[in-house]
Amino acid sequence: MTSRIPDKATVDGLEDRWNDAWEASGIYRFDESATRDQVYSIDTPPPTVSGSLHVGHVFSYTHTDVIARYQRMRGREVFYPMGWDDNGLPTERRVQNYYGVRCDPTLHYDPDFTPPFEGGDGHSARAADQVPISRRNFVELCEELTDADEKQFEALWRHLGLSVDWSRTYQTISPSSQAVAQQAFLRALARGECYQAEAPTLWDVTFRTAVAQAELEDRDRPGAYHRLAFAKAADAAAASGSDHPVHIETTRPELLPACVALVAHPDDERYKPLFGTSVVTPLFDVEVPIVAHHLASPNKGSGIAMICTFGDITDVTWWRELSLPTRPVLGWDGRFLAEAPEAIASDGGVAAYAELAGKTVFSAQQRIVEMLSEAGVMEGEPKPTQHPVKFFEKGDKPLEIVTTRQWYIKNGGRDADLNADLVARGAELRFEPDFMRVRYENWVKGLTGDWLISRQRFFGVPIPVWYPLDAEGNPVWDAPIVPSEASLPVDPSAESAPGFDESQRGVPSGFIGEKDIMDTWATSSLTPQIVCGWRDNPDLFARTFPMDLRPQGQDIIRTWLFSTVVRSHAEHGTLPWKNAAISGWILDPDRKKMSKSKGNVVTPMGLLETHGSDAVRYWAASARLGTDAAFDEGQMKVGRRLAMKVLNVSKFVLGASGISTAAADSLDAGVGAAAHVTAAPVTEALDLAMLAGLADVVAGATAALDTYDHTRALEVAETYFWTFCDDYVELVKERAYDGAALGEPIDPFAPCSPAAASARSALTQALEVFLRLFAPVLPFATEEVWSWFREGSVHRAHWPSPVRVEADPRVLAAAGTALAALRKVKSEAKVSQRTELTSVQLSLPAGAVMLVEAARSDVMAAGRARELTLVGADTDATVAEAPVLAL
RNA sequence: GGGCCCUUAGCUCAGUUGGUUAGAGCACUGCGUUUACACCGCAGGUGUCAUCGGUUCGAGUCCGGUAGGGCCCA
Repeated sequence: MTSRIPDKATVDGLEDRWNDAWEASGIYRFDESATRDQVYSIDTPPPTVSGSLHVGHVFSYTHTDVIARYQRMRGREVFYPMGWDDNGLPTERRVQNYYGVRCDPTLHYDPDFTPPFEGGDGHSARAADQVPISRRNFVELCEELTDADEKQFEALWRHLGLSVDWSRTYQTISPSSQAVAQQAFLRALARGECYQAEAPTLWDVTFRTAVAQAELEDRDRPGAYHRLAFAKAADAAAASGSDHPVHIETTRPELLPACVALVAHPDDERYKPLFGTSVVTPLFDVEVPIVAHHLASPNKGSGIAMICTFGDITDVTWWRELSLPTRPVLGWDGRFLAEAPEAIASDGGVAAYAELAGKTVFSAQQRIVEMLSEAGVMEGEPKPTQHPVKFFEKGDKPLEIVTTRQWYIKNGGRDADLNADLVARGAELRFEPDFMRVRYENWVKGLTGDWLISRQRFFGVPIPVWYPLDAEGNPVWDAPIVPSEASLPVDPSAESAPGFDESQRGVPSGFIGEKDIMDTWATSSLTPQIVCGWRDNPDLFARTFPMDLRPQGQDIIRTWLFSTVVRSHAEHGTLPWKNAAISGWILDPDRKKMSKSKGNVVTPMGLLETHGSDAVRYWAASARLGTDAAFDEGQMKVGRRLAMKVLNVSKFVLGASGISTAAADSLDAGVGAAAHVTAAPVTEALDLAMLAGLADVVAGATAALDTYDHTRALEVAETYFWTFCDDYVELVKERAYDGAALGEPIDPFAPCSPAAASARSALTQALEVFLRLFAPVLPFATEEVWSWFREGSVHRAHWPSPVRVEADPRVLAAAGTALAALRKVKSEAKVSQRTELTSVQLSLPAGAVMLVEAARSDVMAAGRARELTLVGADTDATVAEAPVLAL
């Protein structure tokens, strides 16, 4: 009974209490009967569960939740699911380290398998120490660990107060997500947007998988130029009138056996006579032509370079455009192939290659440099240099290029029309902030190839096709067998192709299943389709798609945002959402991006427990979208103080208005008292001024939130709230008490003076408005107070609308200034603020006199002045003249 | 090499279409146990708006250059 409004307010412990209550009442559950125009749907980023959540996640997810809560209070039915990205390589790595295992798809399933250990601390166990297990065992461990991780993530998000509909969580690896990913793949295949090709592919030798353009990053690596001499063939000697060798400089001498040509710029006078003639590779004795191409750089090294199969992507360009042969030397494991390319035929060449076979790139380079030196065909010492090398963003070794059969989705990288369409889609999307749009445009316009989606990995969505085998048992790659949509999801490595049975797997005239899985992004690019029920709930889909909001980080505009646009454009001919809200980074005090590798991350749960969720949310909400923010615990303390202030001033308002007295009996009584109190007319000038000012604040905050400017909305509300607490409440306190003695409970229904009734009504009305204004940012403190005297949840209450009040809001500001002047006198005299002033003369700007006059009695009461004289003066500072202090 | 963003008080940041004397919070100092709040209140000082030049009656704001920081792409 009496515990409804605590004697001593605290923000501690509100999280658990209200999360339990919200779960029980289901206030965040989506109403599937809402029509599309009533719905606000949010495509929440599914965090990678194999990673850990950090402060940056708390930051950006809070931004989304503030938007969700605001839209909900505006009366929109908010569709706000949460997903987990458990699909893909990061999970595989975590499982390998956590359990000390690795996947070997040639092994059979062991139903009794127990991993060698659990809880590896993330240090990468050496591959040799990892126990090989079957794919099915491996996938089971992946599922087990992600389940546990997802529970922790959900607990953190709930503690933070995300108003997610927790009955709608999804996993990117779940059967239904797999079915969506496979169905979208099959439809793209049928439309011709999806195809397979045998092509040079960027290849990570550690993970033994292909990687896509979006997953690349350049890293500067030390290397060295090796100057090699190529002897001229007879035609070259004749054409140049000299038999001096041709020198090239290369950072990759180990690829010499893969050399197919030398190339120089067509305008390069030094080499013009040699175009069309031949030279012979040192050590390997292979005759290769000298060709011309504009991408050869005359300023680099000697101006002539060797083209290999394949040293970098320029080699691929030359190979393609100049129709050069292929001489692959590197295998999928990053080691030199056992067999030399056919072109190497001489005894010396074959012997030289044998020295390299089986070696890694690193040791092959060491060996070949020795051999080149011994043969006297390397001039001088290698010249050290620093050069950009392409890496898989999650990889530790430079990417190699190998020729493999892979699946691609058309994304405008090879098709100017599609590219233009996707640029146009980007232009339709509202980016918040707008300048983030250029990241999209730069990326789309800079694409150089289609989207490679196949991965040679294990934990992911299988590519849903099989291939027939011809009479000799060779796969017919270009006649893939596809499943029916109804049968999805399928796993072609475990299920037979339609029209075949398992006995025909791998035998001539039978079939084989595609082994590859899809890249993670090929599934997460479909989150709108997954959450909105594209495949299995057309009714829901019609009510939620295209979605309203995609919140995300700026780093994945080129991946997640773009690929989602690609899929939606292809499948639906629309954007997947109307707005994209891009959050910034969290920077540590050294202005560096916070990241795990730098060891400067703080665990989110610890932060929430230390400061309270409302406080941490306040910090996050204080930063605008798109702007990097400092990790600032000071700002969290400010938020905590604000939440405390909300609790305390509410206690005052409810106490002074008598609502507390009634609420002690029952919530219903409190609700009734509140209705009675606020029904009283607001008549006093100061009260009307406060409400008029509040109406302006409501209008300002609403306008700001409508343009995704939650920072401004918070600032506007917060500033006025402090004015309310520090000035207004102090000014009306005496009047509101209406002579009640210290500690005397106020009866809200007892007769009181109209002036007191006006104050109580205004205080209570304002409190309700402030609670609603703060609810999106401080969901726990505001809900706590709401529960003291209102039914239901503040989070389902209507967002306030500005109530037109015929009053001059400047009265409050002027009265506050006058009060500050009186306080200053006492502060400077070093006496208590309760000290009475017998008579005060206050100088004010002429225009302010009338305003203060309107609140004269309140100013006198709050300042404890027995007599007050207001004087208009030129000085705009308000100064107390001749104050007389009485003890 | 191309692009985007940033530089305002010791710190973190506002500053709207150019318009009086550039603001807030934190931190700091002093005072004050006032019937909501000591997780508190009141009062107080704080600036070469990175820099150079231009447009303008007037520039933190618009334009150009330079320096520094961050990020994306090659």
